[in-house]
Amino acid sequence: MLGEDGTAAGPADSVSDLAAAVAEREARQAPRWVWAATEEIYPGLLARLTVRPARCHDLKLVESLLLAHEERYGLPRALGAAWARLRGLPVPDDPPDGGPDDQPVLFAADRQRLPAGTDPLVAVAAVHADQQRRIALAEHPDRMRLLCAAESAGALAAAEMTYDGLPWSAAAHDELLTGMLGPRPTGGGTRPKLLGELAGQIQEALGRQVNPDSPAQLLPAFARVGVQIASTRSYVLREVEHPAAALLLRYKELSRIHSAHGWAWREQWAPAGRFRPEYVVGGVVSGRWATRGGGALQIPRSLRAAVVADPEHRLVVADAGQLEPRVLAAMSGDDGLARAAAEGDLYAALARTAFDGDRQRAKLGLLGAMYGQTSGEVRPLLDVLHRRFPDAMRLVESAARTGEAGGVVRSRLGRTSPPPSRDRQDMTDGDARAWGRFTRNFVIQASAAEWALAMMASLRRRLTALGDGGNSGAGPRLVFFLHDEIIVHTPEEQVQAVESAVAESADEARCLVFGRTPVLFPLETHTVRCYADAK
DNA sequence: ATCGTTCGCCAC
DNA sequence: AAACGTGGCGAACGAT
Repeated sequence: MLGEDGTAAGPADSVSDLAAAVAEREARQAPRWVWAATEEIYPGLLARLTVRPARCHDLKLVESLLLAHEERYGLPRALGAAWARLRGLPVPDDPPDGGPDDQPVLFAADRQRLPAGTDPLVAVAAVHADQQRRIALAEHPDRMRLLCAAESAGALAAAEMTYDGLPWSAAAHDELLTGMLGPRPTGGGTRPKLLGELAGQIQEALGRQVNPDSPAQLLPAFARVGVQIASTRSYVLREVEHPAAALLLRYKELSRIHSAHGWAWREQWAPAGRFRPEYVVGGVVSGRWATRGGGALQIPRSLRAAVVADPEHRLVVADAGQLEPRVLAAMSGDDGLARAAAEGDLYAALARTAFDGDRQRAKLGLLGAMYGQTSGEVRPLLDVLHRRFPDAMRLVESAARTGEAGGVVRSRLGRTSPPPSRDRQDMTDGDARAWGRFTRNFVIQASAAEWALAMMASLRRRLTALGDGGNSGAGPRLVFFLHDEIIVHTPEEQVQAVESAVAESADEARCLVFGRTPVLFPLETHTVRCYADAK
């Protein structure tokens, strides 16, 4: 047990029944559990717990945030490394990242890289105290404290989502696959019927044997029938008149479904009615989550029909519309943009005031400003934005200039961009501009990720209150998270409570991350049996 | 055989 | 039209 200042508030307890001890402490004092790394400790713990912890402090994730903030990006961040830096010992490298099956649980302690003979409890307490001290030294300590709490809460939610899984109907998936590809091939390695037929038709149209998966074979084959193309990318093929092009486009579409999300995929990643990707918290420099396995960042829209709620359950699907431009409006304090962002459809409002009602141009222009686009069509739109929304444009332009000059930028809560991998002197102008586009986008994308993280942490707490508070299967569960979208799987009688919790979480995140702002962060919520119906 | 890179597509 | 940011991943392909 640690006091507010991070020092030990009592002697260490030794417990024989961990689940009972966690449940008892959660009920009595709602502690913030401090541990070396959620991803290594919590997944194994989850199955044994009756009550899920409300809060934690993940030393490894926080170390990462602090090192970047202190412009020491990239130093080892495991507990052992932080401890060694504190004590002036040789700093061990981090173990390579890997999945949970990468190392047996038995050796989990070794992954902290603590020097032999070090008492882990002493190291945890000391590193935690040091991190508290460093948080207080941050540019905005309160924001940094919030970021560390949100990142740690995200780590709890990530492990729980992998544990609970996204409901995935094998029957619905089969129906989709069979409709698109034909019956499942029985022999190993054989193509589904429709793919084989398409491959044959492509060969016929080109008049020779080609592997439709090989651009190197396709380009000369197309040339032989008089079609000169620079690549076999789909946007190139769409402009080609030759019948082989349409067949190849169809082949590519179906082949991708088969190889990336077909029957073999399901056996590996969604074998028992649940899709369980592994989320990598802080896996993207911008603070977005990455995933390992199963391609969870890219479930094709055409397969969403396979995500089906259990009997007497519903999916509450909520997605934050136009999140990034709203973040830009809130961060920059630009009056005009904030007025547009106070409406439900930001782009429409923007179009009304600055683009003669042309919503598409308003959207293109604003996205171009946030991504650093400069080419043709968008150029005049940027000029309009500069004139009408000078404060917003100054924010993104200043972030770009900082990056071009080799500097670092920070998100709203203080997540800090990595330094460029090369010294400014060694960068070409093209490199510098590319890095400027990265830092320009970083401030927006990273701040949007913070809003999403805060929203999810708030929702997780509210959902716990709706359930029995325990770790049984009952009650609403977060089951999916993707950048600006969440899915809650809930018993149908709790749908209304979940919908309210979602709306309250969005508003709480707005207040926590951006304080007083007229900018709205609406969540569009659809309650459905099947993900495909959430549109 | 195994590894790393490139192409190309999917998602936000 | 493809010089606009962040990712994951599978097949082909070239290097070892």
